[in-house]
Amino acid sequence: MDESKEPVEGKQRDRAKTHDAILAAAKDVLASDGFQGFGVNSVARKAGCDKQLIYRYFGGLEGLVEAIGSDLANWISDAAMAPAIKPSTYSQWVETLLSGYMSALRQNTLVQKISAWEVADNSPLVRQLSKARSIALGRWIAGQRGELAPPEGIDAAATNAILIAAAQHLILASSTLGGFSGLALATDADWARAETALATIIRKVYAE
Amino acid sequence: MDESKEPVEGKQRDRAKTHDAILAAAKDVLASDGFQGFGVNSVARKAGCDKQLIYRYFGGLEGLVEAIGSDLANWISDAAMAPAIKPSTYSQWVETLLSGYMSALRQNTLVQKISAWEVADNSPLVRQLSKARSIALGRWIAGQRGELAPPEGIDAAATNAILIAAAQHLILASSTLGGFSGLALATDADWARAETALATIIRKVYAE
DNA sequence: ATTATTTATCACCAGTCGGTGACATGTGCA
DNA sequence: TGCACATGTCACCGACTGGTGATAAATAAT
Repeated sequence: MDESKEPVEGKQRDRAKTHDAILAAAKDVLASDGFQGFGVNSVARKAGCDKQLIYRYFGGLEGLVEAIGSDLANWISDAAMAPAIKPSTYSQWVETLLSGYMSALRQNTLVQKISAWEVADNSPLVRQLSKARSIALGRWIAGQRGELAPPEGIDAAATNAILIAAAQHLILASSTLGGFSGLALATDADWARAETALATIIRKVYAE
Repeated sequence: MDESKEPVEGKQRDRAKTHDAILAAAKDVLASDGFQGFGVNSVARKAGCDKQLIYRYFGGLEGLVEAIGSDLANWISDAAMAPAIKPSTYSQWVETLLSGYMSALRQNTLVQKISAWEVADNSPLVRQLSKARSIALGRWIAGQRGELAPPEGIDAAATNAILIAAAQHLILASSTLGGFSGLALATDADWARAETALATIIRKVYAE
C-alpha cells in the first residue's frame, strides 16, 4: 500500500515540483539577497537541489530569469485593485492611477528591487527583468486610460513622469532606508502623510 | 645630475603618487563598472599596481571606501553654484535649491551611482558611501536655508521630499535608461522640458 | 660602502563562481 | 521480469575572488 502516489512528501521524484521549487528559490534569493548573491549555486542551495537541475530545466541562469520575467507578467494587474469610483476629472484620474501604482508596488518587493536595479545596474539579466516589468506596467496603464484630457497649458506627460518618479523613489527608499530626505516612511501614518502631500500636489497642478 | 627627485615620471617609487593612483582607480571602477566589479583585484588592475599596496596604504577595501567617502565631503558645494539672485519667496527658494541639487548631481556620476545603490543595495560599503553623501548634502542645504517660511496649510517637508525624490530619480533614470516613463531625458532640450514642468509644479504648489 | 628601511612584486592559499560529464537511482513501459 | 528513460547526485574543471607571507629592488641613513 506504500506505492501511493504521494507517500512521504518532499523527496519524491517530481519534476514539476522541483521546477517550481527552483523558481521560488530564485525569486526568494533575488528578493532577499539581491542581485549580488544571485547565481546557480545560491539558488540551488536554497531550493535544496543540485544546480545541474537548473541547467536541465531552465537552460541556465538566463532561462531562469526569463521564467521569472514571465511570472511577473501581471504583477500590477493582480495587485492594484480597480478604483472604487470612476474618476471624473483628469486630476482624479492621475490620483487614482498613482495610488494604484503605489499600492501595487509596495506589495511586491521583488518588483521594487527590479525598479531599483534598473537605475543601479545595467547587466543583461536586470534588463531582462526590467523589460518584463515595464511591459506589464504599460499594459496596465493602457487599460486604465479613459477619455479624460489634461487641462490646457500644462505638459501632462512630463508632469506625470515626475509624479511617478517621486512615488517610485519614495517606495524604494522606504524599503531600504525607512524614509527619504528627512521624511519617515515606515508606519501607515507616515504613508498617509506622503500620499496626502502627493494628492495635494496633483490637485493644485491639475486644477482647472 | 640624474639624481633629481622626479626624474623619469611614472614608475618611480613614489608612495604618494601610487596612493593617489589607487584612489583614482577605485573611483573609476566604481563609476564605470559599478559596485558589482568593485574589489581589490580590479582596483589594483586598473591602478597598475599590486593589490598588496591597497592593504598597505588603505588597510583593505573598507579603508579605501572610507577614503573615497572623505573625498566626497564637498561634492555638492563644489558643483552647485550659488544662486544668481537671492530668492524672495519660499517657492523661489525651493526652485533654486532643487535646480542646484539637480545640476550638481548631474555632474557627478559617482554620486549618482551612490544614490542609486542606496535604494538597491544595503551592503556595508554602500552604507558608508551613502553616509558621506548624505552628510555633505545636509550641510549644503543647511547653508542654503534662509528665513523664508512656506505658505500656511501645506506640508512643506513632505512636499519637498517628494520633489527631491522626483528630481533624483529622473537623473538616475536618465543616466541608465535615457529617460523615464516615456519622458526622454537625453538632450539639453529634454532636460529643459523636465525642469520647466518641475518649476511649474513648485509654483502651483507653493502659490501664495 | 654598508647597512636599514621603504616601496613594489610575486607566488601562493582557501574559497566561490559558472559550467559539465559521469554516475546512481527511482519510475514506467514492454 | 528486464529494459529504457526520467530524475537526481556527485566529482571535477578552469577562472576568479579576498587575503597573506616571502622576496626583490630602490632609496635613505650611517
